[in-house]
Amino acid sequence: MLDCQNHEVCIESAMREADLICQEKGLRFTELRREVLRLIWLSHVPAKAYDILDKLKGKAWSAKPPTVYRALDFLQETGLVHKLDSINAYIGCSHPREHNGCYFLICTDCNEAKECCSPELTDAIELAWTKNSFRPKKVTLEVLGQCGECE
Amino acid sequence: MLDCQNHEVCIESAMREADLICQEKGLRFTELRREVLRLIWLSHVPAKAYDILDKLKGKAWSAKPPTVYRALDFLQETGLVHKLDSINAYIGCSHPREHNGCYFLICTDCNEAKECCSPELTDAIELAWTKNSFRPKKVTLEVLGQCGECE
DNA sequence: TTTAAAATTGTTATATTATAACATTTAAGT
DNA sequence: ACTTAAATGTTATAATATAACAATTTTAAA
Ligand SMILES: [Zn+2]
Ligand SMILES: [Zn+2]
Ligand SMILES: [Zn+2]
Ligand SMILES: [Zn+2]
Repeated sequence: MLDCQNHEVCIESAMREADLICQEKGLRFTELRREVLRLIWLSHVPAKAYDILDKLKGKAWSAKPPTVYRALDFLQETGLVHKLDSINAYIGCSHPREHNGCYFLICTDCNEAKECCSPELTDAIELAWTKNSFRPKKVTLEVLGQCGECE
Repeated sequence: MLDCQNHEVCIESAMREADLICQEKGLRFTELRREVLRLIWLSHVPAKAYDILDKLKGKAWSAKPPTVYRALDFLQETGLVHKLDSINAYIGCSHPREHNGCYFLICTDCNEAKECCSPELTDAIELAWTKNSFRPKKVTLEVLGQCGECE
């Protein structure tokens, strides 16, 4: 599905961005939060909370569910990670500085997910809710289907 | 949020439509499925599976989780009910014959949800996935926020 | 109209996802 | 150093959903 040639590059740049963003915002990017973000970035397949938990257990941490969910909460609040409600899984944000009007294509064959942006889409959605005099707080837009490489 | 003057009318017309659709499609709209749909239609606030379960228990049925989830599966397959992934709740489809390119506005104050359609939105989404050579199977589009009547 | 097959429902158990509540430790500011 | 706030540890439990198999009901064939 993805235009990812060298995934090490994805991971490294995501972690570097996260460092900078937390530093700028004065947030504490602890070892635990850092490791959870890294585990999520291990692939472009959205990670399940309890899989992250299992991987953490293999390391130094005495990890239990709250350990993971707290880190996930922090990462979501900071915009570094998104939850995909249609599959109950978590994926790293591919552009955490300018996330806005994004949606997700999720392949049910290879399980990879891709974060996309479309200004037309954002406009159409905005038009829709102003017509309904609705004040949006959170938009969930996820498309399940088959990606181009899984035919 | 809604333009619902007399909710009895909503319920009656939804049930009648469901009857017709199941008849046309040769599907068995059993008492159980019928009752679950009616319970969902009791309000415009999406229903939680275990709340439906509790209400069923008050009636003739020896209801257990599979009882409800099976009925919900049937109703979703038939297009009579939608699951809202962002809140894990179920709502009756307001136009089950022509459901297509719909999205949901969900008020976090009054908890009501409204099913809307927007051709521009549908077009924008279609454009987006063809650009990504993606074959969509299911679109989830839900907006959490505050409705016009809850300010 | 019996009988076989299929669909539906009943029942028990368990899997999956997530949070509450309180104790302990670590980091930051004074 | 002392105080406070934030983060993490720990135990328990809540909330959501499915697996597996048995019993019943409906449909359809023989
Ligand atoms: Zn990559
Ligand atoms: Zn993003
Ligand atoms: Zn109504
Ligand atoms: Zn609908």
